[in-house]
Amino acid sequence: MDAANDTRQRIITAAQELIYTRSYNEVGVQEICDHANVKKGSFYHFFPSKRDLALAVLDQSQAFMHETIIKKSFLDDIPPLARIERFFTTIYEFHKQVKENTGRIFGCPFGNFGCEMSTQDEDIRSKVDNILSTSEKPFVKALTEAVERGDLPAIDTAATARAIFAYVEGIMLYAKTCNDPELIRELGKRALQLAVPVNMQ
Amino acid sequence: MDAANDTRQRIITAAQELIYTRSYNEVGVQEICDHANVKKGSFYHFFPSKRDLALAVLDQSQAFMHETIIKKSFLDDIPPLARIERFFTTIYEFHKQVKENTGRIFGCPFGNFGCEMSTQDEDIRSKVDNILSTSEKPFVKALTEAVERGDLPAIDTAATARAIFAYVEGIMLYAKTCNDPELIRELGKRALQLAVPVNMQ
DNA sequence: CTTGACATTGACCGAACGGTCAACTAGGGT
DNA sequence: ACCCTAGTTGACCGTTCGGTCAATGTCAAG
Repeated sequence: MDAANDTRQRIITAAQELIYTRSYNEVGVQEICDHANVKKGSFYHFFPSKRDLALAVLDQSQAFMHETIIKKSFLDDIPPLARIERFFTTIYEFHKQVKENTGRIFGCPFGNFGCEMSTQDEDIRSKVDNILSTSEKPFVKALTEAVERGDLPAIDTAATARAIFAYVEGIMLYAKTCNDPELIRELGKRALQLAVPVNMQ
Repeated sequence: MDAANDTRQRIITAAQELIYTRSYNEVGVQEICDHANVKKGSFYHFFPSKRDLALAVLDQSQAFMHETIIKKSFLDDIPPLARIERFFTTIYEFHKQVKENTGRIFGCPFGNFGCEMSTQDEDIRSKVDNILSTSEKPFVKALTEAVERGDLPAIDTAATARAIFAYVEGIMLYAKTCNDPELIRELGKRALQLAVPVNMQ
């Protein structure tokens, strides 16, 4: 049971890393197993198929992001809008570090999955869809707090959070394609401009 | 020469459609050839490898976007900022139509390629990078005109155009993952908010 | 000591992958 | 009539793909 969990966990972690740095279709089950020191026969003891592994990887990536990026960024030790700004500096520093270590920007794991798989696998699509929605929540909370404090006028915080997070995804895609972490910092500065009253006709 | 061009063209067009609606790694050379009514042996007479086809597909997709979306959106029959708004309604209507026909949103062909291939193939990455830069130009032009007309204060038009187009990519990724064209319309409304003076500090 | 549930292994499956190649066809220039 | 080039074809290459399975190992509960 212990060793089992460990094997399963090693598979997920290996897959997470390989798929994130390459792509779902570029990485085979065999390679994942090699990387996790597991025989392929064992793989199918824990996962009925490769796509079920993908779903598990998404769960783990979401948990990872929450622990390392969301929690840190949205701590309420600073004003709510400053937390959103801190979110961008956090992901900037994260990807800058990754680039120093690997020479590459790999983008957003959820955006990557969504881009590659949304038209191919409905379960993966809806899981990514759900993760994106969940990811908007800390932004909604921060924006709502900002409105309550009077830092922002009354706005549609849910729609604004969605716009900001869509912008995040666009920034990450740009940073990946240009392989330049500085884009995260530079473009991130403008994120809060997406939070203005709904006038604009 | 005529028939040759035609064969080559059919291959590119078939690949463009298949890769756009699925993904590069999901679509094999054989399937592309079947779709184009070409034998696989012929394929390698025109393309040294599958990735060279990908580069040709990117060229054709860029030309397609320029002819069908950019030209139409950025006609100078209306004020410059209205052209940017028209760009969003154009892509909204395009993808709404695609969804009606196919039930799916397939996102941005360049964003898709960039997401899937940037870490795998440097030539493809830099080609997509270049296409993104080129795509910013009509936005730069419109923004510059808007500044000249006094519709906007003096801003960094290049940086603003980049922010807006990154937002476009994020919107397209969101629309694809949520499979909902309405997101393009709703989120697109806020694009011009990314064009404000650089203060904000 | 036995049983049963879970874990592990390696051999194996058919299909598909990207890519190669020699043979053949077609057509225009000399 | 000849050749040369470009285009076409189908058989074929080794490799990898996702997935299956029966046999074996492990170990804790009864």
